[in-house]
Amino acid sequence: MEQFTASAPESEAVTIKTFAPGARLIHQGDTISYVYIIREGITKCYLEEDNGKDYIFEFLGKGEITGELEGIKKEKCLCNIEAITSVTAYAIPHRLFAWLLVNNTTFNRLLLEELAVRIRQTCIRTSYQQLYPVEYTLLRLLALEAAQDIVIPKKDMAAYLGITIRSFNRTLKELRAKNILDPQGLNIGLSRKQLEEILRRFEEM
Amino acid sequence: MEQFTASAPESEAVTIKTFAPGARLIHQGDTISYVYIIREGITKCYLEEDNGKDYIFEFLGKGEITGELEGIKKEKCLCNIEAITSVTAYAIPHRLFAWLLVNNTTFNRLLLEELAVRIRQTCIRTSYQQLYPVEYTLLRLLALEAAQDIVIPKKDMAAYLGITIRSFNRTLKELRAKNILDPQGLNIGLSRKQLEEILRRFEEM
DNA sequence: TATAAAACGGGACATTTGTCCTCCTTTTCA
DNA sequence: TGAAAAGGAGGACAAATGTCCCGTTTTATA
Repeated sequence: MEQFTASAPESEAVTIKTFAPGARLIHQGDTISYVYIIREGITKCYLEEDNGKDYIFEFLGKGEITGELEGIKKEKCLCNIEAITSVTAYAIPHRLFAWLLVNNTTFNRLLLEELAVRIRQTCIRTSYQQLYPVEYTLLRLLALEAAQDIVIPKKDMAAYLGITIRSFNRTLKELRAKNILDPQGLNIGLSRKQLEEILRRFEEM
Repeated sequence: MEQFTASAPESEAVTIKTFAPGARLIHQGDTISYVYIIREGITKCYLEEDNGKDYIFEFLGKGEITGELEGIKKEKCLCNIEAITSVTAYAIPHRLFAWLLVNNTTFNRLLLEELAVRIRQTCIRTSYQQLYPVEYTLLRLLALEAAQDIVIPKKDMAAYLGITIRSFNRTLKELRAKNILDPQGLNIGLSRKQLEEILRRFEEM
């Protein structure tokens, strides 16, 4: 972080903020004045619809940025960012963010790439969530969870997959019946190779 | 367009390309060397999954950019861009695109805002597609189509909504039975006010 | 214009997902 | 420690969506 702010106007300092699990970094609809970069912990980025249901777009972890859309265009916050684990984050004042964007080529470049990556990932994910059965998308999520060594509550996983907890549990049970998951837990009871083989099978039919 | 390229190295010229309906501006998986800005016409941006199904993310029209993700990060094309109507587009060579990004603050800014808007819209759309019934999402799509005065083939609308044509037709029939759609066509047989009232009702329950 | 081919719409049934409710476990607090 | 409350799992049924197929309409072509 320091590499970027060294040459910035001194008045606008980057601070570090801490959030307990369940606390919100950003409230949907608010006008905020910081862009955050996660230093430690996991957050969920979700939209609350008028019918009370939530949809989680993504889980943001170390090094990921949030509030940048609102930093680029002065609009109200699109979604909620809530700490799942305990979270610390760099809080970059809007004016500094805008300054960096214009004056620091490296920062500008990093942000562009971050946005590009995010669009790519979102596209890929929404596509397979629409076109493949839940068993497949659930497996991919569990694999991701295991790979990143994080723990996501069941209800959040369901909200991420866009299904109810009932459906989520049902699918877990089916995967257990097929010996793809551990009998009790949420762990994948297969080697990396076996898992890939199973995912591939889904993709082909 | 000319405003940006005036000061650029001469060797890299922007050209205008024409595409007949059904022609592809970009092939998924290819390595391309142009970024396109649509000058006229409508395209669909879609991903073909290994199981043969398509998912359409968005319809791109006048003024919208494509191939920019691949221009920012040197990766293979994420998705297909196919002309629905007859299309003309500015073709910007990659090197010129990269040059503009670094040397033209206005261009850089425009691109950032475009990406930000796109992420916002994608988030909003995926969310309501996951959380509201098909009747609602279909109505929103038809309203969009009418507002922009464009015609999108049924199969493309279904692919955009992530449902089969069978479901699409079924939903149309239901909307007609409720006198929300014209008896034969795809037109919304209601005033703007009435439509908003109906959408609102969906959003509340 | 006649005929074959392709595209379209919708019926019938299968599968998937959601809703509601009940039972059981875990937590909380007096 | 015991009772009440809260949370989680899953059965039973309802609703939504997909698959398969057939009959009709439209398009293409000789």
